[in-house]
This record gives sequence, C-alpha cells and structure tokens, in this order.
Amino acid sequence: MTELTLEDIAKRAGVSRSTVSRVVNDSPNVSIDVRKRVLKVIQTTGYQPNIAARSLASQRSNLIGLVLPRSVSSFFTDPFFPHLTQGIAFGCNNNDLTLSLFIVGSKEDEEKIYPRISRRGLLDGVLVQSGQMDDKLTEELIKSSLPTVIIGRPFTSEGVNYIDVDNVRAAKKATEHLIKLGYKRIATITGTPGSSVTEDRLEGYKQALTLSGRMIDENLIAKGEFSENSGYFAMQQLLPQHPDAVFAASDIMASGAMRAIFDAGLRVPGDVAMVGFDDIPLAATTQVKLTTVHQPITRFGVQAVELLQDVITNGCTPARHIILDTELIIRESCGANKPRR
Amino acid sequence: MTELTLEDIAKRAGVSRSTVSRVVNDSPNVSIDVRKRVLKVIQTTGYQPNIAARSLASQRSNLIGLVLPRSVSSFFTDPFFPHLTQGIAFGCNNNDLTLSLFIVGSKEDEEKIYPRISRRGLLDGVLVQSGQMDDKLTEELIKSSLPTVIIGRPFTSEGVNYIDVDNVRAAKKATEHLIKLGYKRIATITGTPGSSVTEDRLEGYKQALTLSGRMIDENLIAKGEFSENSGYFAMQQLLPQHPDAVFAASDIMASGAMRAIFDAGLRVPGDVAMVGFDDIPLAATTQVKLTTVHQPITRFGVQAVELLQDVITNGCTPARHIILDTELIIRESCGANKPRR
DNA sequence: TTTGCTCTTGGGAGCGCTCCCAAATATCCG
DNA sequence: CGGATATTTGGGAGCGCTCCCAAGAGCAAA
Repeated sequence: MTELTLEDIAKRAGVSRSTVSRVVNDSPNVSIDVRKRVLKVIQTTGYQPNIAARSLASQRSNLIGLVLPRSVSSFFTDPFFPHLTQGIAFGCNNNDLTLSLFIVGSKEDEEKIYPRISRRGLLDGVLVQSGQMDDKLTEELIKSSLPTVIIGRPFTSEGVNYIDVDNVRAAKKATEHLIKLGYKRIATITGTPGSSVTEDRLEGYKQALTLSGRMIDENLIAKGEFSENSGYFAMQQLLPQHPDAVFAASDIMASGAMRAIFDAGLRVPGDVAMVGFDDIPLAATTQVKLTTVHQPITRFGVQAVELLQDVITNGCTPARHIILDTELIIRESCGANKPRR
Repeated sequence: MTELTLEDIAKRAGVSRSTVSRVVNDSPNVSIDVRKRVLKVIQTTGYQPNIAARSLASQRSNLIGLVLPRSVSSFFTDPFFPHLTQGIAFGCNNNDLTLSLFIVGSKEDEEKIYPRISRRGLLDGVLVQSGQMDDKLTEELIKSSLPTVIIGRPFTSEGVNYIDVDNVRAAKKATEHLIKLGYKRIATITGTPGSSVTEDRLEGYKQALTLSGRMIDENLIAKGEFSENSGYFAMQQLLPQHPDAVFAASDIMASGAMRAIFDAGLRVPGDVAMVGFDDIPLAATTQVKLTTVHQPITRFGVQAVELLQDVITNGCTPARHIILDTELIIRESCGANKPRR
C-alpha cells in the first residue's frame, strides 16, 4: 500500500501513467469520467506521489528553508521569534510548502550548514533572519543562485529581496507619543549593536526628538541586547540620569527595565513611563500593562513566504522589498491612561 | 557551476561516475591517488550532489519532521518549546539531518498537513510533540509505517517509541522540598488538562504528599493551562484557601501566580512560597528568583533525534523509551535561601 | 608462466516522477 | 459528409543519483 507508483495506479484504472500524473496534478485536458475513475483508484489505494521522484523530475521540491544565523541567539529568549516562525509556518501551510529550519548554533555549525542549505535539489528558496552586520552566511546566501528573502532590512540592500517592518517610523511614533504626553527626559534602551533593527529604532527615536526641537542626549541612550537582563542593567545605568520616560527597543527589555525601576523603589508610569516594542503576549500581562508597538507578526511571516514564492517563480530581478506598518498600542505604562490599580 | 552532475565530475577527473560516487560517499576501495584527484575536481568546481536524485535512488532523504499538533498551542507563549526546538535542531546538525517543521494551526491545517508528512520520499521519520489525549494526528502517525518518536509520554505507550523526562519523580522532588521546608498547606497549579505532562506532575505532587502522610486537599489543586494568565487566575482561586506554598507545573504559570500574589499584597516566599517547573531563563530573572525543576532540554532534543535515527536505521521493534532525569534548582522563591532584598 | 586471489574501476539498470511530442479521438463548420 | 481543428491519451526520454555485477589490474604463490 505504501509502495504504489503512478504506473500501478495507471494499470488499475486502465489508463496511462501520464493520465494519472495529469489527474494528480490537476492539469486540464482530462475527460471527466477518466478523471473520476482515476481519482477513485487513488482514493481507495491511498496512493501518494513520491516526493523525491517528483523533485528530481520537476526540479522543484516545494521545500523552503528558514535560516537563523548565529547572530540570532535571541531566538530562545525573545518570544518574537517563535511567533515569527509560526507566521512563516502558516504561510507555508497555505502555499503547500514545507518549511525546514536551520538554526546555526556554533561556528562549526555554520560551516556544516551552508553546504546543506545550498545543495541543489533540496530547497527551492530560503528565508534568512538577518539584519546583522558582517553575517557571512547571509552574504553567501545572497550571492548564491538560490532564491533568497531576507527578513529584516539587510545592510547592503542592493539587489536583495527583503521584508521588514518600518522600524524607523514605528520608533518615531512611539517616541512622539511620549513627547505628546509631556515627558521631558525621554531615554531609550537600544537592541543589540550592529543590527539594523537596533539602528532603525534608535534612528526613529532620534528623529522624533529632533523634530520636536530637542537635543539628543547621549546619556539617555543605553545599550541593551534584546534580553530581559540587558534591559534591567540598561535601566540601572539610566536611572541616575533621571529619565521620566523610556522607549525600549523590545518588550522583553522593557520588562527588564521595569523590574529595575521597581527594584529602585520607583513606579511606572508615575516616576518613569515606559514604551516597548513588539507587543508580545507578555506585554499585556506585566504588572503594569505595557504600551508598545504592535508588529503584524503573523502577517509578516505569511508575507515573507509569499514574497519568497514570488521570487522562486518569477526570478529575483527586480529585487523586491516589503515594508509593513505597525501600530502603537496604548496601555498603562506610558501614563496616557490611568492605571487601573 | 550549479548544474554539474556526477558524470561531469567523472569526465573531468577521467574516471567513471561510480568512482566519483564512491568518493563523495566516503566508500572504501578507492585508490588514494584517484580519490585525491576526484576530490580536487570536486573542490575546484564546487560540486554538490543533487539531493532529490540521491533521495530517489537511495530511498533516504535525511530529512526528519518535527510535528507540533494543534494541541500544542503554547508553542508561542511558553519558552519551553523554542528551547526544545533548538535542541532538536542541534541534534540534526550533529547527525547531518535536515529538520522540517510542521506547525498545525487549525483543523484545516491538520487535514492538509498529514498527507504532506506521510508522503513517501519526503521524510525519513518524524518527531511528534504530544502527550495530549485524543490527538488524531499523533495516532495516525503512530499507525503509519513512518518511523515515529513521540516527545512526551503518550497515552497509549504500547509499541510506541517515546522520550520524556521523569515528570512524576521531578514533581515529587519539588513537592518534597516544600514539605521539608515545613510548609503545611501546599497547593499546586496544574497544566492543561488531558495531557500526560499535567497528569504526571500532578501525580508526583500527590505522591509526595501521601508519602509524608498527608491528605490530598482538592481545594488546593487549581487548574491552569501553561500560560502566564492561567497561572494568575489559578492563584487567585487558590488565595482564599490560604496556601503557604505552591508547586506550579510550569515557570510561566509560576510567574503568573507570583503576579497574583503580589497583586494581593502578599510576599514570596514570606507569605506564599513558590516552586516552578522547566527552568526557563525567565526563572532566574523574576523579581523573586524562582526555585524550579531544571529540565535537560537541549540534551532532550539531541537524544530525541538520536532515538529517531536509531528507529530509522534499525526498525521500530522493540519499541524504545528514554526517560531523562531532572534537577531541582533552589533559588529564592521557596524560602530555603534568604532572599537577597 | 600460470593460477587464484584481492582490490579497484566501469557501466547497466533502475528509483518514480514530469515533460514533450505524437497518435488517437472528438468536435465543429461549411 | 469531409476536412480542419481542438481535445484527450499514450509512451519515450530523461532528471542525477545509488547499487550491483562484472571486468580489469595487481600481486603472490606454485
């Protein structure tokens, strides 16, 4: 039952291999009753086409890869990535694609994985989570002939397909919100240095301040690295500067920052207001509910898959970019609403 | 350069297709200088064998699947799963396997995904995250001829390969720890009903109490579902019963429970002690650092892959089980150590 | 030199599909 | 009703590899 081939089905249905193939692949030009007959045989036998054979003959595997380079170590600490992965998985489900996951753990992995990814006949294309500078793997992938879509704005965007949210605009909106609420000393906690997300969110923060006629105070900019702890420590550094509001480049860091604020015996938003980024589920359940930038994360994943699909079928010129918009979700931590407690 | 075949390499090296194949696959019986010559051609041309062709000819794809059934919705809210996925990915990297991910989002997905998984020629085997009752997908997979390893104790373990941690023993240890510390009214917050993890952890809790000569008080057992919020609500239910300690079946729920305790104006561990389960990174960074059961999660993933590999190469009889042990990590929330603040 | 062995090498067959072209059949219209 | 055209069907070739068997090479012992 498992070992049936096209030819077997053909024999049982009294038609040729080609006809069965047409039925399986929904090609037109098969008469209605022949199609019915074949379909019935397929149904009763439980025939499944052999994927390896199909891939070989059609030069198409319907497999795409999701590559998480070593620089994306926050896959495990930041809920953003599991959500994104889920979105991508949904995108694959919708497009009859199978998703394979390449998590680069170490330098040795990197060297073993690259050949595996680029082996012909395995993947139709890859999605690369990137936006980190000097990422050798990403660069190799871009240069290769494999259809590639970068998730996150790459540093060299020349001729590269990518999808990203408009981080500059989002950070600007978030910061402007704090400005409008009348905060005077607005600080920021940045993400991991050397990544485009970090740069863009910082840029948006600066633009908002500058546009409102303020100076950028470097003392109000603290470096984090997208982890809870880094948010905590960054906030501890910030506290002596007496900020009255903070824009954190991720919810996880905002949560760490709030912990630091509480530990210092201060209140949110009373003493320090807080705005995060991502809108992960945690944001709605922290002690003081977090005002944050909502990313359309499932849609993000789905669109990434669709973009890749497009590149696979239509070639990669011209390079395509998709920039998604975000939304500011106002909860308690910014002080715009009275906290409920 | 991408389109090279075995035959091309053979021609350039002045040998036959078979010989090149032997070199590529590290078979013995190739003379040293021929091997060197072929290797050199491969190196300079950048030849990569075509995976689809190899799969078709060898009936082996070196692709394994990780299936997350619909019941595992906590993939996105509980950091446990990303970690496990990472462990599995490492296992694959070590064994020259490629991992493909099947996340079932909806009922329709379920029906579309199963055929995709069971298609011949695609996967050599699957890892199924399960331990949920009445999981149709899991049952079908077990019945299929595809080598399958269940992650988590399945309800019908007859003839089924699985890997799990010893949840009963771990929960027992955690509860006994609270007993030893002299707590009198020890409550528990359970996981999602109908899953073996939930049952086993509850069982361990009960065993510990019974062994110490206590009665099981159903009022001290609150149902959660492995999310932060559910821990919060479960704790709110528990609070009127005045427990002096709580064993939560996951760190995320423990964190929610602590939030409820703080909201009620009580302290941890002063008023209520807390022990969690999983030892996710969050556990070490909560306001009051969490005493919890550490799971060897990366090793878990790696061993799951190795078990599957074993089943693939040696067949699935007899069924194999791996049960891993856990470790209790004592921090602040249980009151064994003086909290630092 | 011949025989018998081992080690190395080459080539045929085949994995199960798709794709193309040609043959067979149906359909249309003057 | 015949010829032109459209639709349906069949079969060959080929995708790039592995696996098997047989032929060739090399060598030692008789």
